[in-house]
Amino acid sequence: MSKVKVAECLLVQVWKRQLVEKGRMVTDSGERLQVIYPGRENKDSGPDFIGAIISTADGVLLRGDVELHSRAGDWKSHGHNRDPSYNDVILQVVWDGDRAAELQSGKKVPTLSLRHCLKGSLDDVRYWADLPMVPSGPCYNAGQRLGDSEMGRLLDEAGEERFRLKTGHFAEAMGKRLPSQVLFEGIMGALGYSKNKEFFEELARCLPLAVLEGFCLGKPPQEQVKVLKALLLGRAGLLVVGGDGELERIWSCLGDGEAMDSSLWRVFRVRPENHPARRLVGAAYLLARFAEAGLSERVLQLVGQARPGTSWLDSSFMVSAPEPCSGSECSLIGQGRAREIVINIILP
DNA sequence: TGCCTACCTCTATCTGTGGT
DNA sequence: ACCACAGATAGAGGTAGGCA
Repeated sequence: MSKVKVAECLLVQVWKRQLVEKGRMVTDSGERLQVIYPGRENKDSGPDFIGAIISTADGVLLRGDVELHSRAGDWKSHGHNRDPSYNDVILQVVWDGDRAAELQSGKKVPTLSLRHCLKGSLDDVRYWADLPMVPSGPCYNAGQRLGDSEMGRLLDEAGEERFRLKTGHFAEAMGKRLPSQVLFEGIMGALGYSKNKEFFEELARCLPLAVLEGFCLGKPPQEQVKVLKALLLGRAGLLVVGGDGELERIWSCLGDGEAMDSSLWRVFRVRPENHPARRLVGAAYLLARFAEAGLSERVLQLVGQARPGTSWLDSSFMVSAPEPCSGSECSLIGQGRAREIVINIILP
């Protein structure tokens, strides 16, 4: 029989919609499986489905990730056997093949071939997989159902509710920590973008604002920037990426505590301009700018000088690179990011 | 026939720029 | 001031060709 090639995107649909004969799901090692939950589809780096729940023949529940491939050999050719982010995989699902997948941790996980357990023919499955999934949720078709004015009112309400939630979150945090520290953690979180937000916040907790401001006391601005860069990059474990010999010397003199594991930082699909090391340098310039008056005091002053719009505040949080990169000037913190900081952190 | 490699395309997120 | 869009990025997927 000639081999049929099946694209991975079709396998994703088959797995997501579970277009399989439940009783015929048997792995390469002969174990019968039952899928309780196929997992959440992941379009980022890492396994294709996150948080799947699978029951084995003897009723044991396995929770973990699922990786899909056209061929069993793709596991190795894609380098997943060397990538620790695949260590939570509990099952490899392929169209054809019966080779177990070896994780970076050394553990082996079973492989399930969909070819032997498809619900109907391949053509049937292709037809079902092409059908749009029925959208659900309260937002589906809302624009048509509600009309422009009602939609506008709802969006205004949602925006105000979002603002109130943020305000409440900051107020609660300020009950436990100093307002200036809460502000610092918020700004750092915003500089981490969606992918490194929690690591930036953790860094802000490891290196509290009071400690950083203490190191800046009595130093000229340029010296403050150097010290802040060394401390932030050193603690983040990113000195090699963004620093130089002088910064390493400062970090070895002033830094106490262990540096974070540099492999924790997520850089998948992150442009070089958005690399955590670059944003930490931006944070160093920003903190040095506010160091003399104190971060929270200076921010309160700025907000007190309120004028309509937010652009007058944006510029206070923008940081230009001291030297042009790639022949053209680029920012360490651009207008877009500065505006996010103002809207999501400063104003609430 | 199966495996490996190289090359091309696709994708999601963010910045910068130009138009309104 | 705001919005839309182009451009940049790099891992993953798709495909073709070579080799045993």
